[in-house]
Amino acid sequence: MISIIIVDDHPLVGEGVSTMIRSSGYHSVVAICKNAAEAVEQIKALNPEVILLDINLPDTDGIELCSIIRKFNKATKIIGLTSTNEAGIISSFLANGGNGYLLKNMEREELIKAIDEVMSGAIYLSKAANQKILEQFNSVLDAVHARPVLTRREKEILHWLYEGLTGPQIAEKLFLSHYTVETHRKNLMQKLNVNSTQQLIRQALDQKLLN
Amino acid sequence: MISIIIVDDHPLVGEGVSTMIRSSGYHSVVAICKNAAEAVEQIKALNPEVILLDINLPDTDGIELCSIIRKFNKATKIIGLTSTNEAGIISSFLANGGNGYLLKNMEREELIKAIDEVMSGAIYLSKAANQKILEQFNSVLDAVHARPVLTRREKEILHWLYEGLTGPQIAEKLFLSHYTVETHRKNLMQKLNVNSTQQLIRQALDQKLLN
DNA sequence: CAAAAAATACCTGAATGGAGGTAATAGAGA
DNA sequence: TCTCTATTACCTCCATTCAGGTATTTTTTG
Repeated sequence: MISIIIVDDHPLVGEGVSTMIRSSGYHSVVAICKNAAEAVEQIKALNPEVILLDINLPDTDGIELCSIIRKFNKATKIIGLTSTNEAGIISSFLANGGNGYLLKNMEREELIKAIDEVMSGAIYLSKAANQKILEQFNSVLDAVHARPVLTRREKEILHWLYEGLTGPQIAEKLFLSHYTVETHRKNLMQKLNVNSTQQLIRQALDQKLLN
Repeated sequence: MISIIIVDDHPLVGEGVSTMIRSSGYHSVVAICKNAAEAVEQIKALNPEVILLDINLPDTDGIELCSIIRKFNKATKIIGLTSTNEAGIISSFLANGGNGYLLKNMEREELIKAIDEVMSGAIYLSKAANQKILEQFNSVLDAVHARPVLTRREKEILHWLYEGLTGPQIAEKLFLSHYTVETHRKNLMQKLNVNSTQQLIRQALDQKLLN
């Protein structure tokens, strides 16, 4: 009998998940919490073996809560739950101590399997989460393929912008007029289709244009 | 009968794994490759359902090979194998299209389970790999201790700066005076010891302060 | 060689950023 | 209760950025 706490602010979801688990016969839901504060309290009091944690909570987000739980409890397995399937969230959830990740449109079998998996010490990511990670991988490939061709000088300017130099500082370093530097910056922004230096750096990093 | 290709330069390991799989009865090893070139060739020719991929190969490393395979084959499930258990390798292996990760000192049951898991569409990480990720999490916590503590509002401002919004845009979004936003920005720059927004973003990324 | 691409330089005006402050209010914790 | 921190807000001055241009000189390439 594995003891489980569910953390979700929607009663419907909490009850639904709880019913799924109970019907399996050999797991027991010991509490359903509606927010982070309540969850921390119940977890400390009941010390469950597994926590099913909604990522979108009213007070704190689930990733933060996961990190908070890990500060006082390293043994309990934490499985994230969301309706939307965001690749960025999945990885940061795992980085903050999560053991598994499920979408709310899961089947009962998948939920039970995920619980068994994390209890055995492995990490479980749902099929859909897996799919998302592959999509992310593909979009990286596409981005590399579609990336703009920068001239030598543009790469140089971009590099120094990345290093945090201002236009005039770069001009001085490269023995150019600051007007020239601004022209290159302007062209860079046009090529990467952004309208500020911040976004330019971000895009450049995303598209791996820096060296 | 699931078709499997093993890629490993050590005959002993290749044969050992192969025996483990065959003994399960319902999986079939269709090829054992000793290097990346051979592997690519065999995968294209035999189109296996699962690839067991040694991360330490003589010619290319397994992560690179995984990425190469994904360029022409998105369906085949790829499970990484290593003797050493490096957290950084695990995450970059997954980011490059891997579906699972095992240590070579695994039990036969775990190998079979991992194959079943990835075939069903999930990602499987071994207990030890999981353990490693938790360790990495702990070291992140330690790093958190050493790096500056940002308030909730500061994190929020930092996030939108990272997204490329200007001071006034953030002010509008958060229903604040632009003066307030600039104050937070100023405090952030002081905490991270920099003197421009560019450098602020860089430092924040380096120190993993962005969520 | 001729055309295209890259690099250079210049200008203006409006918006934004950065350094230097000051200060009131709300909330948490000792 | 009192102190400390977080959050909010305000101000000035000057530097920098960004969006519009235009235009000349090199370099590359078909």
